[in-house]
Amino acid sequence: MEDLRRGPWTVEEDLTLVNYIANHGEGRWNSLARSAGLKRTGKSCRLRWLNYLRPDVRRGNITLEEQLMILELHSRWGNRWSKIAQHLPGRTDNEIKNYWRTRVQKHAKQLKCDVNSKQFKDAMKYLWMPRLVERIQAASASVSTATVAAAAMAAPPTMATTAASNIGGMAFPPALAGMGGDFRGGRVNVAPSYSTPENSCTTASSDSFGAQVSPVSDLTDLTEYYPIPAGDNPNPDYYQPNNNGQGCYQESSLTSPCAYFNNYGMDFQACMDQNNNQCIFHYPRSISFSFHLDLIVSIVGDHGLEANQERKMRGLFNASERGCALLAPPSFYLQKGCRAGGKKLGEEREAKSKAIILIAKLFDKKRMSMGPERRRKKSHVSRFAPRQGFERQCDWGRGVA
DNA sequence: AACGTGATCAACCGCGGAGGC
DNA sequence: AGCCTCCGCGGTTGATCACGT
Repeated sequence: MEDLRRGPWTVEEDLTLVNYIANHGEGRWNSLARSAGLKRTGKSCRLRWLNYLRPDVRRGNITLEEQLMILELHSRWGNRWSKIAQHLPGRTDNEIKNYWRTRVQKHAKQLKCDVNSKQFKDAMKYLWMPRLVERIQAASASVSTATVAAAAMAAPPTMATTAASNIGGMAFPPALAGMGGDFRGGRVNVAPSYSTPENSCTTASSDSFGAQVSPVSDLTDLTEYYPIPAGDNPNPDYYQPNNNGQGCYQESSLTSPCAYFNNYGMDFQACMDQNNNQCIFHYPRSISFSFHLDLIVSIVGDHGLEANQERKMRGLFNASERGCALLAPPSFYLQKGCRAGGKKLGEEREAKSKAIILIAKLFDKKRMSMGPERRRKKSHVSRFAPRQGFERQCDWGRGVA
């Protein structure tokens, strides 16, 4: 028992678990942990797999539709996180629970309401959820034609035609319709301040409440850098670069779950610096190292990526003189159904995976050699902020190292 | 640059149900 | 019926990060 490991999982443990499950399937966690040679409890393996490593885990921030769904389902079922999670494909009970505790409970606290109080539930029902509906509709309207959008916005609420009773696959409770504001259709009418005789939450205006309680989905921030979501990958973090017929992205579309390996510092960005023949790796939080291209090429070559090294390098790192890209973590390539490459998969992808693992380890080793103090000091730039030397982090067309 | 504080989320824990013996 | 193991759930913790001062 004293051999059992605890705490954060290492990359090696992740790979062991992923590979074992790929070969033997999941379930029977205690024996799985033993058979796989993992010094973890079955519980720990199960948790790691279900909440993190499972291929269909949906990462990224909770979308507006999902927020709405969570609020609705929680009002129905309470803290039945796993039951709620069943209705949010790819989301784990842990994630939903965290969302509830960090976001929802925070605002209940701000409003000096108990999260289970009628006041707060009413606030959710009549302010927050309608506000979410409004924003979802606004977002969808923005992608329709300007003419249609303008017409929709010009229509008075009662004239709006598209009922929002089914948003994100969720049937809206009839009780919300016409209570506290008509949120059906493109407009929302809510009282300018939330005040009812039986509650004390009188300080939050509808606007401020909505703005505070339901922050804009951070996916919009991500899409600034990762313009096109991978169509058939369930994980929205797996974005493909612009496939607009330009740059190096014709050849390879290695994609990245950008927050996947944050815990281990393995989520990095690579860019070819053609001036001095360096392959630059950018650590997610502004740490960057340069490895000489020859070193990288030799690693790649050791794993069967032959010939035309530069071309292979661009395929591997999805980088060129015209831009840069994030890499997927090794396990991404190892998992069944990943979208690496897009054209030539199979052995080449396997080779890429192995090379990436080695490079990632090399990279992390170098990072760890910095010592904790320096690592910490280098960790003050936003994860998605543009790096020095790039006009924008992932400006595929123009970013030049 | 240093520090404090709040937010986030992966991972842990305890509990209880299910099933086998 | 009692005991044990496994599994899953919900609650909680603690490390890390972002951000403000």
